[in-house]
Amino acid sequence: MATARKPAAAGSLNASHVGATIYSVAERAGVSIATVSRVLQGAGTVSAKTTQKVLDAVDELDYVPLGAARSLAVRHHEAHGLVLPELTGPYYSELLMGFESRAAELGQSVTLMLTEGKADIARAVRQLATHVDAIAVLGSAAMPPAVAKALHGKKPVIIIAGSPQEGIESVGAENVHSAQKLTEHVLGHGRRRLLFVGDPDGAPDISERHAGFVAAHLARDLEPAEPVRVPFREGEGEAVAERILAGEVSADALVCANDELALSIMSHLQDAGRDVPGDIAVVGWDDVMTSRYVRPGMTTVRQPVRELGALAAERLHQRVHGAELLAAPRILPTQVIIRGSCGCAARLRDAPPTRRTTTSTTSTTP
Amino acid sequence: MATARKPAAAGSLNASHVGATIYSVAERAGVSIATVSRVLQGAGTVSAKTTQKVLDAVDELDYVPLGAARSLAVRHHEAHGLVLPELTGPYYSELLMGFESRAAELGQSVTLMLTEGKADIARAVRQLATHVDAIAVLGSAAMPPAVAKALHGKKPVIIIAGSPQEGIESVGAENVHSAQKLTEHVLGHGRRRLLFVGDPDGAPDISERHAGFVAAHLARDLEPAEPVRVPFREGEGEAVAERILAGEVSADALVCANDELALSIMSHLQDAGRDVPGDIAVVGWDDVMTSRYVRPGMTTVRQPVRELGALAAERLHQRVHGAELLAAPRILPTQVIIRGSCGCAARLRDAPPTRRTTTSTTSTTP
DNA sequence: AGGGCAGATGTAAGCGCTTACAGAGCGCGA
DNA sequence: TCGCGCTCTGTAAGCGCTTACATCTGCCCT
Repeated sequence: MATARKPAAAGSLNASHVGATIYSVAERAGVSIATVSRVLQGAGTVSAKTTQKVLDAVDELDYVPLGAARSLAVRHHEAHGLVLPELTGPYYSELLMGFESRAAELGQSVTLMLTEGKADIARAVRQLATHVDAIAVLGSAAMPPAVAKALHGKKPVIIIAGSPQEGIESVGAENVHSAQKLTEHVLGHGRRRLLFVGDPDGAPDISERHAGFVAAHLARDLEPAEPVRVPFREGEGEAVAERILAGEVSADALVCANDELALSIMSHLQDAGRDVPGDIAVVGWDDVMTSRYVRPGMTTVRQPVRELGALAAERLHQRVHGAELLAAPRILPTQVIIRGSCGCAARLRDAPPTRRTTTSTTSTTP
Repeated sequence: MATARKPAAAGSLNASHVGATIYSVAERAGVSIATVSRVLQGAGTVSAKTTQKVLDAVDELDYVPLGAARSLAVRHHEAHGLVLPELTGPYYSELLMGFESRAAELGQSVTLMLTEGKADIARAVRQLATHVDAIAVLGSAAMPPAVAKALHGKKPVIIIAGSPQEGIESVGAENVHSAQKLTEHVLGHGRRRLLFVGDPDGAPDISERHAGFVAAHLARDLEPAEPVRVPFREGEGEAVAERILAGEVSADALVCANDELALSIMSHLQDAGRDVPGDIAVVGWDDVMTSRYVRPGMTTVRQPVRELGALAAERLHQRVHGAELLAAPRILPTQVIIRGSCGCAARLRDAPPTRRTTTSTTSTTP
C-alpha cells in the first residue's frame, strides 16, 4: 500500500477531526502524496481516474491543506502586507480595497496591520515581515526608518503617498500641481487672504499640498500666509472655527488639508451665522461622500485612491517575481472638483460622479 | 563547530542577501540552532552571554525568521481571517479596526478578504482557510453555507451580525429592540404614515430592524406599511426620493435601513423643496459622520461596531486555544441618537459624542 | 518480438523552524 | 573526594508539503 510515514495517530478514529493531511488523503485515495499534491496544484500529469479518486478523498475528508507547509516548501507566503495608520474616513478604506482587490487577482492574500495604538511598531512590522513576501506602507504610517532599512533588501517594500526614500519604491497621487490649481481657482474668485489649514510637517502629502498653495501665491506675486497648523482630527475643525470667529485670524478663504477638516470648519462657521462662501470660502481635499451632501457643496480634489492601492499591490507582486525596483516614484493624476464652497455659483447638487472638473496631472515623474 | 546540516549555499558570499536562516545565525553566533530558537522565542534558559551573542548575530545578518517554518513546527498560523463584503462607509472599517486591534493585542495578525467583486468566493474562503487559524465572517458577506460547513469543525468560525447558524458562534449588535424604540419615537411625534426603507430580506440585521419597526406599530395597534425594498447603494436614495416626490408613495416619516440611504433621501427631498422634518421625517441607522453635519441632524442608532470587531477577534482567539463554542449569540447593546430629522426641535448641532440618547440594550440573548 | 519512448506514479530529500530528550559542566554538601 | 542536581547547550526528530528524479507500464514502430 501507499507510503505511510505518518501513522496519523487520529487516523483510526475521525481522521478529519483534527485535520486531514496530505497523507490521509493519499492513503484514502490509494495513491502517493506526490500524486495528491500534483492534483491539488494542477501540476504534472495525472490520469483522469486518479484525479477523481483524489478529489473524492479530499472531499470526504474535508481536507484543507496547511498553508504553512506549502509556504515552507515553495518558499513563498503568497501574501502581501499592508501597513496603514488606521481606517477612519474613506481614504484608507479605498486604498485597502484597491490593494486587496488587485492582490486577490494575483492570487495573493493580504495581511493588514494598523499602526495606531500600537506601542512597538517596529516589532509589529518585523512580525508582519515573517508572514508575507512584501510590504506596502502608507507614507504617514510611522514606520521607523530603521525598520524600513531592515526590511528593504530582504523583502520588497513600497511606500504609498510618502516621501520617496533612496532604494525604496514609491507610488502616490499628484499633490503640488493640483493644490496650485485649486489655490489659483480660489484666488480667481478675487479672494486675497487665503489660509492653509493643516500641518505641512505632519505628512508628506500635506507638505506637497502646501507647496502648491505657496506656488500659486508666488505665481501671482502674492505673499502666502503662514499655515494654520492643526492635526487632522475632526475635533480640530471646531478650534479653528473658533479662532476665526474670535477674529484671531482673518481670512476670506480657507484651503484645508482634507475634507474632514474643511467640513467641520464650514459647519461651525455656518452655525455661527457666517455665510460660506459669501463671507469666507472653504475648500478641502479628498472628495469624501459628505462633501457632496453639504450646502454649499465642498470644492475639493479627488485622488485615484483605489488605483493607488491596486498599483501598490501590483508592483509588489512584480517585485516578488523578480522585477527590478523602479527608481522614480509613480505619480497618479488627481482631479479638482469644483462645487459651491469656493465661491462658484452654488448649484443645488451634483450628480454623484461630478464631471465639472479640471484635470491636473503628471504620471511617473521625469 | 556547531551543527551544519545546511551548507547554506549562499553562505560563503553575502549570507543576508537571500535571507539569513536560523542556521546562519547559529553559525555566526557559534551556537546551535536550538539555542538561537530559544533566544528568539524567549523560551528555555539561555545564559546572558550566549543570548547577547545570538542577538548580535541576528542583528548583523538582519535575520527575519520565516514565519511559515515556525507555523509548520508549532502548527499554528497565529493569524485570523476576516471576511467582509467591502469597505465603503464607516461600518466595516470600524469593525475591522476593532478586530485588528484586539487581534494584535493577542499576538495574531489579520488577513483580510473582501467578497465583493470576487467570482468564486468559496474558493477564496478555502484559500484563506489554509493560512489562518480561525475565521470571522460578516453575516451579509455572501459565504455559501457549504463553505461555512466545510470550515466549521476544522477551524473556529464566527459570524458577525448575521443570522445565527447551528453550530457556529455569532456576535452582533442589538437591532429589534432599538428599531422598535426608534420607531416609537417617531410615532410619538404624531406621525402615522411611516415607511420602512430598505430590504428586510437583504441582510439579517435589516430584517431585524424591520421586525422592530413592525413591533412598534403592533404595540399601538397600527398597521405597518409594506417596506420599500431597495438595496443600500447610495444611488438608490434618489430613486426613493423621486417616488415620494411623484406621489407614488405617501408618507410622513421614513425609517431607513441605514444612514447612507437616509441622508441621500433627505438631501434629495430638500433639494426638491420639501421640509425635513416638517413635511416628512427621516431617520437612519449607524450614526455615520455625515449624520452629524447635515441640517437637520440625522436621528439614528449608534452601534458598538468597534467592540463587535474586538469581540469577534477575542472569541476566535479563545476558541483556537481550546474554549468551547458558545451556543447563544452575544448581542451588544446599541444607542438611539436623537437629532432633528425625526421632528425633535432642531438644535444647531450636537457635540460630536452626542449624549442626548436613549439606551436600548440586552446582552447575550437569554 | 524487442527497443524506445512517453505518460503516470512513486520515492525521498529537503524547506526552516520548534522542542523533547540527552549530555556536559559545575558547585556544593557530605 | 565523590556524587547529586542544577543550569545551559546540543542532537535530532519531526511539522506537512513540493518537486527532482527514478521507476514502471504500456504501446508504437520497425
